[in-house]
Amino acid sequence: MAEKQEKKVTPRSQDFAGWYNDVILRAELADYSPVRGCIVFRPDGFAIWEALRDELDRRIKRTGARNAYFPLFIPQSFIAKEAEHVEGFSPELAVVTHGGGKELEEPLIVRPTSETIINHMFAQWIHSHRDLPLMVNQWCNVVRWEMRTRMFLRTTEFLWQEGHTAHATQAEAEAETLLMLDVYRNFGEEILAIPLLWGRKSAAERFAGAVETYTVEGLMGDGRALQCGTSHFLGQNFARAFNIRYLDDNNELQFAWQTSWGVSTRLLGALVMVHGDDQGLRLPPRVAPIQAVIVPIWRKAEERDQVLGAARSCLAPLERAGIRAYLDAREGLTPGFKFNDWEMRGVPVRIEIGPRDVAAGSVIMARRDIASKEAKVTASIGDLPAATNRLLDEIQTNLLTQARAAMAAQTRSFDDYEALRRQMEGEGGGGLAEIHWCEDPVCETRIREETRATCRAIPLNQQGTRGPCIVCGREGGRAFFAKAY
RNA sequence: CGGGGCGUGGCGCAGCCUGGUAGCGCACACGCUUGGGGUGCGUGUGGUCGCCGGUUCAAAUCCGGCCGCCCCGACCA
Repeated sequence: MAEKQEKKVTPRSQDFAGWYNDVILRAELADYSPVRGCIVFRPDGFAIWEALRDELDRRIKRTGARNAYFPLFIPQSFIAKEAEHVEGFSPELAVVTHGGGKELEEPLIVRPTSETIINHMFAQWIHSHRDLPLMVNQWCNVVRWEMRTRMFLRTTEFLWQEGHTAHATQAEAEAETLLMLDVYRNFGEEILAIPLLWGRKSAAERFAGAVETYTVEGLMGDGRALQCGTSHFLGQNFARAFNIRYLDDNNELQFAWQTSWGVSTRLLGALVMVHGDDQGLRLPPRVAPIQAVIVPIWRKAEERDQVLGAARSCLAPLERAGIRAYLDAREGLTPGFKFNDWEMRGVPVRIEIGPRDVAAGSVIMARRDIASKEAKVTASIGDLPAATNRLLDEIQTNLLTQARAAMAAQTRSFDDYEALRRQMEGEGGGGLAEIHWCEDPVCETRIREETRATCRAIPLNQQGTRGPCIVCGREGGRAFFAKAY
């Protein structure tokens, strides 16, 4: 019994943070590194990132942005050029003071984000309204010296995508900001199967240097919110700081209007926390490195050859049908062990094939999104690729449906401050609280200090939804508060 | 940076109080066995006991200092 326990991960309901770490380590998504706060992305974890990245990259390019790459090192003086930006990022900068054995004349900072160096270049590339809009994106690593780190959610170094655009008009830049928010939301729901709340950030939660920050927020399995992507309307703040000016069609100099937007490897943490269960990971098929695994079952040597032969003849048609399939032909491991192993790794579909199935020309299919023993079905070998594709589609849809239901179940409206406070009491999250808020930072601070919930998003669609602020009673719009990661 | 905990094979721990041969489970290697939900048995590999210094005939154990990690708070995608 005691040995049995070691094979399982910490139950999710018992200790969410312990469960989260166990799943990531056991599913081999990531490992700790010798450098504090930094993690290693193992092949299975990185493959998810690649799948996610490739799909998002296509969607970003479809909006007209093009990929580029800017340097890792930024002159220290650049950060200081935008007042709020420097204030926001100074505490968490990694600074390089020496190079080639000599102290540098001007220290270099390791980019925490690339606004400054990209805008420095934009200033040199933009002269005329004909140069606009200018839209670039880069996939890169950034470093922020965080005080407290958690795998994927907050690490000293992380990978992300950051888009930076410059436009001739405010309206155009604002439209771009909202367009990218929409890209993120659709991407999250269609590819990651994560339902997202979207809206505006409060002033306190705004990006350092932005006029307005928009966000997509996910709700994790423990009732805490996670910021899954942001899109910033920068106004002309950076244009003024970096002197990004263009001649308009009246031959007058104008500052450009700008945006920036990004998502990070934090999304891997969201995948774990939204879909995972006590059996381990549950991956949406669209990002699963292996979508279908074939587990052969045999007793005797002659069965082994026969079963493996049949299994191999199943594999090729699956691959031809565009399915990322894998045959687990490892010897010396029982089928039961393999079932649990692949469930831990979150593979959406498992195909079991043994002597009985070979004789019948069929296989057993098990799906990871539903308690598997009950959900096993038989499929004929000839129909396997089509049946697998159908099942993968179903799983993708079902994971989103399940996550939506979980989010809805943890979303409540409050008009009584005491009730809100009770809801947020205790460890773990308290779900999403929809309240009326006057947008006065004083009320926001009080909520944060007394309930530990923060403003996650202010919905963009506000018509006919005004009411008395839950704290002060003055009239305000709707806002979502939650305890967040 | 404040509060708490912990450093002993790859991982999880016991041993420390009361100094004297470094031990257990898992993992790993090999063999047999088993195989439709985490097989069982046997053999074996692997440790400067976080670091530095002190006490002692003798230190994982006692004393002093340092370092690192984890959890809880203040900052954050």
